[in-house]
Amino acid sequence: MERSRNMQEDYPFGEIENKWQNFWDDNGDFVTDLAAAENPYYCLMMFPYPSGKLHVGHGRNYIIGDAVARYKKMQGFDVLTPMGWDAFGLPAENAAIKTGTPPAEYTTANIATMKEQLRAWGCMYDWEKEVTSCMPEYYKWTQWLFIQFYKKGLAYKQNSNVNWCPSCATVLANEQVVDGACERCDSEVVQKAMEQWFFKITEYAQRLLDDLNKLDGWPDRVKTMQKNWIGRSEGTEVDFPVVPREDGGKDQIDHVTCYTTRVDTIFGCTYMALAPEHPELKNLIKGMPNEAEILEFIKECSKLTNLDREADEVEKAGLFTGRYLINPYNGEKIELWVGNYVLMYGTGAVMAVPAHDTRDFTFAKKYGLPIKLSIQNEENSLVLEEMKTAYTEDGTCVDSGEFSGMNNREAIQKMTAFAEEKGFGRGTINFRLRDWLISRQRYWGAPIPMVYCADCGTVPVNESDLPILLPTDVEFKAEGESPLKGSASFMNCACPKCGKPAKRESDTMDTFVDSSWYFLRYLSAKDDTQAVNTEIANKWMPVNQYIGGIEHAILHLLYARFFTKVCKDLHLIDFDEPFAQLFTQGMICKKGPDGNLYKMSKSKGNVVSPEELLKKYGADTVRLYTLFIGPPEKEAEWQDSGVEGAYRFLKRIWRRVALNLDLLKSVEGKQPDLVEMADAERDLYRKTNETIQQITRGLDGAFTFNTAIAAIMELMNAIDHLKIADDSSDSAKAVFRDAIENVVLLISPFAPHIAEELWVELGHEAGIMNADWPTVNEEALKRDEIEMVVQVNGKVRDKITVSAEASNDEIEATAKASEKVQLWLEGKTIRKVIVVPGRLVNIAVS
RNA sequence: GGGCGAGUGGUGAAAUUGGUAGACACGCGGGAUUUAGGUUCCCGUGCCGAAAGCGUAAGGGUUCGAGUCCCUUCUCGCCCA
Repeated sequence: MERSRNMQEDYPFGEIENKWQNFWDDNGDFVTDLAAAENPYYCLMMFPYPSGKLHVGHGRNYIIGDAVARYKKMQGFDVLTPMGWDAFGLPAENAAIKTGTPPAEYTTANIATMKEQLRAWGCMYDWEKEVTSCMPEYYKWTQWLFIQFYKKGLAYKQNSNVNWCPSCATVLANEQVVDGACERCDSEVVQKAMEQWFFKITEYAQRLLDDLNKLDGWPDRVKTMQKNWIGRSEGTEVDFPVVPREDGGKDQIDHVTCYTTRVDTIFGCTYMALAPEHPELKNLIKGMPNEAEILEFIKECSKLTNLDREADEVEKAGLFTGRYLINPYNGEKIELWVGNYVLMYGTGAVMAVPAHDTRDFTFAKKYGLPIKLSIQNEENSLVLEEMKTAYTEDGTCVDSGEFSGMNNREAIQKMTAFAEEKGFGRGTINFRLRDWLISRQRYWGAPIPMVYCADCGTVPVNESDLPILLPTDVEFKAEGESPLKGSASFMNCACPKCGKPAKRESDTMDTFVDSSWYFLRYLSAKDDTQAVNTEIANKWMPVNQYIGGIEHAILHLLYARFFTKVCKDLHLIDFDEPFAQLFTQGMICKKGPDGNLYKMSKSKGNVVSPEELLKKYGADTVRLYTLFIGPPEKEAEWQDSGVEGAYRFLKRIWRRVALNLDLLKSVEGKQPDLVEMADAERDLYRKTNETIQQITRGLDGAFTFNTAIAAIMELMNAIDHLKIADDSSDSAKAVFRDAIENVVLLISPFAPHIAEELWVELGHEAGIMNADWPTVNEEALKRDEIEMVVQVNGKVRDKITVSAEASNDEIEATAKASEKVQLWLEGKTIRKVIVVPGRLVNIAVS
């Protein structure tokens, strides 16, 4: 084949990638005019923590996002793709402790590196909207929002038992404790009593639950996880009167309240168990014979985490307190116990029904406590003496006074109403969700803008004094006190109310606070007069497409939803859900040195750095492989050999254009004409349009990048099938050119650099992202003849070709006429013939 | 223990949602080009075979027809306990 003089045959990825990245920057193709945009599309990727360097596993998020942004841009949307940095956090501070590098310096350097990496990947952003959560311009407004929360009563300080990570030397939110260990460093989390700041997320629990129903564009998996996390349960609180002490001593309370979701079983209640931390426990046992023993037991329990205590492996243990209560439903006297399996959530007391609760059953058997049946199953076959486990299913109430014979679900309603009427109980709704603990005893976070004054108490900083800047005269040490406490310049201030000397709050905010509203700040990134520009936010939000890792299904996404709702209530915005569509991509894994598959991470020693790959194959290859590796929502295993395949394919496209450039140019402007086409040309033309249709459908519904790329590969195979040469007809050349142009357009969101270069080589204006996404020519899809499969008893026996307009009868006749089919029909009786037009004929014989 | 999801060639995976299982790619085998290696280009590649047959974790069911729907069992993953 002839080689074109002005285009080299080898795919010069390095050269063209550099060239087009500069072009996109210079042209400002990704800078969006928020006010002027008519057709807004907000494409958001979770902003990264600037940890140092990105590996190819991280890349998946940005590559998917960039592909979506470019695709939507070609469809005519005004696409906003901002990027920023979740820049507060422990690693920077730990680095400071280790090396002495100030966190700000460390963070800035990492940001520069990662920004360069993103650019080298061809991921382009509207950097004019960049936000960095550790910069005063940003955290000023994080602090401002804190004050608004405080004024609304949504931020409060309380002494409570908190999760403490000894290694990170800070408290953790419930959400940051995974299997009893610190999410970040895996150290065992211990309980510690401290004064802490909380956000009252529980006040929004019901709305956070209800509005999940609005999120049609979210994966069910994530919605289920959030639902479970919020954990709404309806139940009943029942007051059990305390039987007075035999010694005539006085108690401070006359009843113990417990919470249950199964009040229908209360006639089977044979004892009550209190949590070791129950606030009244110590009073109730004062002076009792085994007081010392119980106090020792309480001490032992406090060493265990809540998780240990709930786990099946830990032996259920408890002690009788010597005290008794009265079951208000039947007047029975029951024993009061303390049990290690009872947690100080809610009332911290559980009524124990051994017959109908697994844990109570085990406990009762162990300590020889009585068991009473109060629910009977449908077959009426439950016999107490024969029960090996608790019966926890539904059934009919028995031995339950006036409620006997009632369906147990109905009894829950009736018995709750009864308690309310008599005044010893009430229906309540409980949530598993706890308030969000946001205090951190660390330096590298947004200072909580509060002041403690001897006269005025706890006072918020004046908004005009924001931001409260992080001091630089601090010493970084890994101890349980905020480094801020050591900075006199920071700690000493004047009370905002009375002006007298006062002390600042030394805690900083959980970094999840920063990331709970960054998507709003992108929309007014440079506005130093307000946190959120209401008009712009209402125009651009909710985010059309949010893309990030599944690991944020609960934490970040729940907090962001909470913040959005509060911002709405503060009249900053008009919407109450931040993300219309959510896509959670799977993690990239790779075999570690031990041969096992792990998610790519430094600690497992299985990271693949992009630098080498970019040098060897270029960004387009890495992008194409990342998208081709498998369904994007699933985990995928990185295989170096797969990269070769992507590279080979791009080289092939390049060569097809380079070797045929003159031929392609000779028909520039000539549209393919169905009338002129020979059969082979028509086949390719149809394939081109089928490919457009398939890819467009795929990208609109889900993110089926892997099959989209496979479809482009198929189209390339079809292109090569039409052996084009200089002496081919103009019609053939036009079809060829049309197919090639569509390959270039279709691949441009995935491999934008090569697409830009080839687009220009084909004679178009630079800037393929501003070209129109191809549309389908319906005429091209039509077929004169269709190939159909003929089955006999469900087994494929032959293929027939029939006219596209053929009737079912004609198809059936053609099928029966097939020689191969007749061999299988011989000597048989045809029972039934099924014709599925366009697909197959199935002849059932016997 | 409960909930959800998954299990398809040597490998990553497709399958218009009940209609030709294995598209596309990796790997592998064969051939051509090349001094050679690499590149590139053809051809082959689920299993067993001469054919018939068998094949989507295992077993059963519905159907003309099941990877897809239903039931039972096993394994793995995630979330909640």
